[in-house]
Amino acid sequence: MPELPEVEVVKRSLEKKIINLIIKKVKINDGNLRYKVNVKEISKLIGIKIKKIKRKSKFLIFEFDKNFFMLVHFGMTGKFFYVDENNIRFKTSFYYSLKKEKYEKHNRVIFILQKNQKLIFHDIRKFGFIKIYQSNDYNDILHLRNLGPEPLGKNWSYQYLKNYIFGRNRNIKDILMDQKCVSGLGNIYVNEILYLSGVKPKRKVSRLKNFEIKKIVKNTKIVLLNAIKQGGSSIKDFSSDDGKQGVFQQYFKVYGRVGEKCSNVDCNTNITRTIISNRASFFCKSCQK
DNA sequence: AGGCATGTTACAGG
DNA sequence: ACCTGTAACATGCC
Repeated sequence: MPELPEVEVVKRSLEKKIINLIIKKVKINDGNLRYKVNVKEISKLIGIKIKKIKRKSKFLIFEFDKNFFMLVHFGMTGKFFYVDENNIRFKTSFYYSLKKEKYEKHNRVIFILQKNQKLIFHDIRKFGFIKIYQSNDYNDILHLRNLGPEPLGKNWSYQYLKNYIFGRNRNIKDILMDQKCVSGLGNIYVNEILYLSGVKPKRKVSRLKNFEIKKIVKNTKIVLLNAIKQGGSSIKDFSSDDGKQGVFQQYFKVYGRVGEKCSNVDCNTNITRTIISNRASFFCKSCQK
């Protein structure tokens, strides 16, 4: 599911429901995720309270008492379901219309909370992971240590990007996808950002003009904020914890739109699809330089 | 049957 | 040690 907007949507939804609840039990149906779920570590969460949920780039961090925290990454198809007996919204969602066995098949880890509420980690492709730590310093964590600035924070700025690309010779798409440069973007949003900025994905960063660097930074923030507002993008897999899907995909200008007419009214070119670094890239040959 | 998919990282080579 | 590009991971859908 998961670029920054989708993770943020899940975070906002979950924190309304599970803060201050105690974990009663953890059931592992299939712990062979990206990293094998450590049964002993995850069992330490039993009996303690979820204090806070944070998002860092595409990661969710669940904070508990005693400095325990749980780091979650959704990979490509990971998601949470929150259910209790009265969860009308989930029962009217797309997932509930599927055969029960079908969506339950990929329930990998189930956290049973107070009053029989459940938080279910569901992941078809198993590229996601759950790890438990006990620390008060996120810089101890390999996955968080090398992350670049949050794209919605003030450290993601024209001056920062200009400095970052100095002396580098990669294309702008790869740079924006690189979590060490800026953390939280993925293939969908990078395609959209570059279209809005009028820059071809293959452009070498050494050849970017200052005004283009400025546009890229600004459009990053615009695209992400709009996507969050729309509940994220649901291509096929994403839904929030209540099964609700986002609608931002309706507003995609280029992603998945190969062969469709460029949305710029003055342009008659069709959107091109090409592969860059093993990932599909979409752009307008005329509007992006 | 084969190609494709919202992500990360181990590895090889410069 | 840093920079870059490629392949692999697991599963389902067209």
